[in-house]
Amino acid sequence: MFLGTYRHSVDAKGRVAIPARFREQLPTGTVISKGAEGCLQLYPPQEWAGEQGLRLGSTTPAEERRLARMMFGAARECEFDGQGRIVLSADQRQYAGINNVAWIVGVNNLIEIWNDEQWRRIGEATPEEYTRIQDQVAERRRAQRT
Amino acid sequence: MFLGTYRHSVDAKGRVAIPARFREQLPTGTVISKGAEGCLQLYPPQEWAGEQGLRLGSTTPAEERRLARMMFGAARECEFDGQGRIVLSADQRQYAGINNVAWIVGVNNLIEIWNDEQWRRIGEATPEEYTRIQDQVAERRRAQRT
DNA sequence: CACAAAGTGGGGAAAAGTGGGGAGTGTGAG
DNA sequence: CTCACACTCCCCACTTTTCCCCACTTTGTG
Repeated sequence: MFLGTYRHSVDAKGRVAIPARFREQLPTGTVISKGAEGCLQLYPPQEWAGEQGLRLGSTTPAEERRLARMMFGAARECEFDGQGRIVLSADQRQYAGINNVAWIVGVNNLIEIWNDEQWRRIGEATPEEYTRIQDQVAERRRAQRT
Repeated sequence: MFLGTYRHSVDAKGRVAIPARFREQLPTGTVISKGAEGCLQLYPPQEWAGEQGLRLGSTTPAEERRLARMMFGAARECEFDGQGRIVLSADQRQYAGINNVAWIVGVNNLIEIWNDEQWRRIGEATPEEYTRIQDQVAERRRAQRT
C-alpha cells in the first residue's frame, strides 16, 4: 500500500529518487508508463500483470492497437541505481511536463509522478471541493450497482 | 516483454540498430514482416508461431488468403550484424516510408518499426487524447464482459 | 547533539549507436 | 570466358549515451 506525497528534485540527467518507503515495496519488474491526466504511473509487477492482456496479433482491433502502442511504447521497466533513483526518459518528462521538480504520490495500489503545477491543482483541494467529489463518486457507485 | 520507444537512424545501406534491451530478448528465428497502419513488425519465434494458424488450403476464405500472402510473402528472418543491426530491404523501407530515421517501439509481445511522421501521430498523444483512448478501451472491454 | 538514513550532484568507465572502408560473392555485359 | 559493376556482409573506428560509483548535503531519530 502506497501512501503520502513527496516533493523530490529531478537532476539534469532526468533522475528522481523514489521515496524509501515506496522503494521497499517495489520488487524488480516494476514498470513506469504514462497515465491519465498527464501524470506518470509506477506499476508494481502484480498491478502491471493486469495490463498485459493487451497483445498485438493479426486479429487485434484498431482501437486496441492504438492503445497498446501508446501504452507499451511509453513504458519502461524501472531500474534503480545505487541511490534508489530511476531515470525519467526525455519523452516521459515532456509528457508529464516535469523539469526540476517532481511530486511523487502514493495512490493505494500504485505510485504517480506529477509536475509542480498540476499537482497543486489536484492536491490542494478545498474542503468544499473534497466533499463534493466524494459525494459524486458515491452517487456514481450507487447508480452502477443497480 | 518489449517496452519503450527508441529513435534510431537508418544509414545509406538501410541498416538500423535494434535497441540492446530488445536484442537480448530476441533469439535467432525472429521474423520481420509488414504490419497494420504501415509499420514493420518483428516477431520473436514464439509469437510468430502464433500466426501460423493462418494457412492456405482449399477451405481458406478469400480474405485470409490475401492476408496470408501479404504477411508471409513480406516476411524475412532477421539477421543481426556484429553491431546488433538489421538490414531493411528497399521494399520494406518503401512500405513503411522510412528514410533516415526509424522509431523502434516495444509493444508488449512484439516490436514495431515506424517512420518519423507516422509515429509522431500515434505516439505523441496529448494527455487528453491518451486519457480518452484509455477510457474508451476500458469501456469496450467492460461491455464485452457482460 | 550525534549518528544514521535519505536525498542530491557530478565525474568517469563502459556500453550502445553510427558511419564508412574493403573483402567476398554473384550477376550481367562485352 | 573474362571483366566490370553492384550488392552484401564483416570489420574497424569514432561519437554519444548510459550507468555505476563516490562524495556531499539534508533530514530525521535516539
